[in-house]
Amino acid sequence: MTGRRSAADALETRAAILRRAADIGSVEGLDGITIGRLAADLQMSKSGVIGHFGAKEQLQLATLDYAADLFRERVWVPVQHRKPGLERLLAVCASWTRYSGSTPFPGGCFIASTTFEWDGRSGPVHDALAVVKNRWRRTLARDIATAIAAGDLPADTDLDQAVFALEALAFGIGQAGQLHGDVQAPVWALRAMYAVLGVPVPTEAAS
Amino acid sequence: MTGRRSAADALETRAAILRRAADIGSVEGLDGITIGRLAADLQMSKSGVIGHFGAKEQLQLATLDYAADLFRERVWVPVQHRKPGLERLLAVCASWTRYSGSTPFPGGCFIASTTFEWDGRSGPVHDALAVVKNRWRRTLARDIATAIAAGDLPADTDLDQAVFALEALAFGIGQAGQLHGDVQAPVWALRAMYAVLGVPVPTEAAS
DNA sequence: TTCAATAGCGAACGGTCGATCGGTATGCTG
DNA sequence: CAGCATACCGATCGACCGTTCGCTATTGAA
Repeated sequence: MTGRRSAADALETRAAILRRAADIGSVEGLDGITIGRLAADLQMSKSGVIGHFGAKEQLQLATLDYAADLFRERVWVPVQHRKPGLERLLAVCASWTRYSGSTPFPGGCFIASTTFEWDGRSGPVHDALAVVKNRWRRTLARDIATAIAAGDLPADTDLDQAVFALEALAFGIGQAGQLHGDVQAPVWALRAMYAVLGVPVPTEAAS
Repeated sequence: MTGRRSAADALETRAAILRRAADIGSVEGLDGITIGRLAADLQMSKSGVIGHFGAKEQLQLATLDYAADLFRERVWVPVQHRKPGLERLLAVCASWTRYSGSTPFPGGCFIASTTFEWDGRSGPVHDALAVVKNRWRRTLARDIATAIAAGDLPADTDLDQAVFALEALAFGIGQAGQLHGDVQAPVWALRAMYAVLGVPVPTEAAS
């Protein structure tokens, strides 16, 4: 179709840029990402970097997508096949807290960082972030609703409240670990998730 | 002592700078604060702004202190007089969630934003933030411990886990409200706090 | 083999950043 | 009243920001 100069190479370069951008962004924030710094880190020229995206905002959006894909791949895919309802929900919680305790990014969960960086702003990045997070919230809500219908969760469980609490607890893991050195934060979060859901905590709720 | 040109004026100016800096910082982050923007907003020269602090990092530290004082004043002081233990702890939770739902800053709780902005970095601001947050954590832990000793909380309550969960839930309020429009987030957080503490939720846990 | 498409380079741009001056106006203190 | 400390201004600095441009080298397709 198109792509005269090995399109595979270009995709590889693009992926390398995004990988590095996500690393930087997880620490410095999404607009701590700098084209000049990316170029220096990757031994490229600035124009070579931004050429793949056109503008910085597009680069930010692409980085967000990249991190969201990685999140889904690490947290959701491994438990996707489980039985919908409480079983899969608890598997997600375990997977999620484990991920948040040791993310592939140096600055902790990229989604969590970006959420708190952009929640108060407006514009394309804010909107894209809301889309990503709403998709995840719906994924969670689906299994919670199924669990309620199956009688595995209390009938008076508030769907939105449960989703909110799970999210807040997972997001708290990164800052607890990075700011206070709480190595056990993932375990604490998982136990708190059980408490919030009204599910008895198994004897060893670690992984 | 010192201060030839009305020291009161200088303090007033300094306070005005910090107030504006905290507003900006709550939305754009602590290093979204810009000396030039502060100068423009306050109709001052850049040198007039930075002259009060010497360097940008000092301004950031001062802004953090300013916000921490305000937090303590709004969240802690109103409930400080309550009976130590579970009673005051629950009062703090109510006060805290209410504050997080409608902070004096346009971008939500300043401490929460700054926490997620700086948790992965290092340096003076990171350290100062850790100090501020540890002080608050100790305040919470004190009442939790008292409540346990009094038999008002389960004897097997994990102190650090409880503190972690309260903090995570409170921090989640801002992003839920600002990113997803969840007006009820403060109520959800408060109910989840009760669940995590193992305390029965009162009929109407709102305020 | 020729040619068009393109990944990436290197230099330049206007703008803003934080920081540093000398200068001015103010007001307390002796 | 004289003198000095100081709050603030205006100009300027070098560094870096994102973006644009012309160019080269490489490549697959014709």
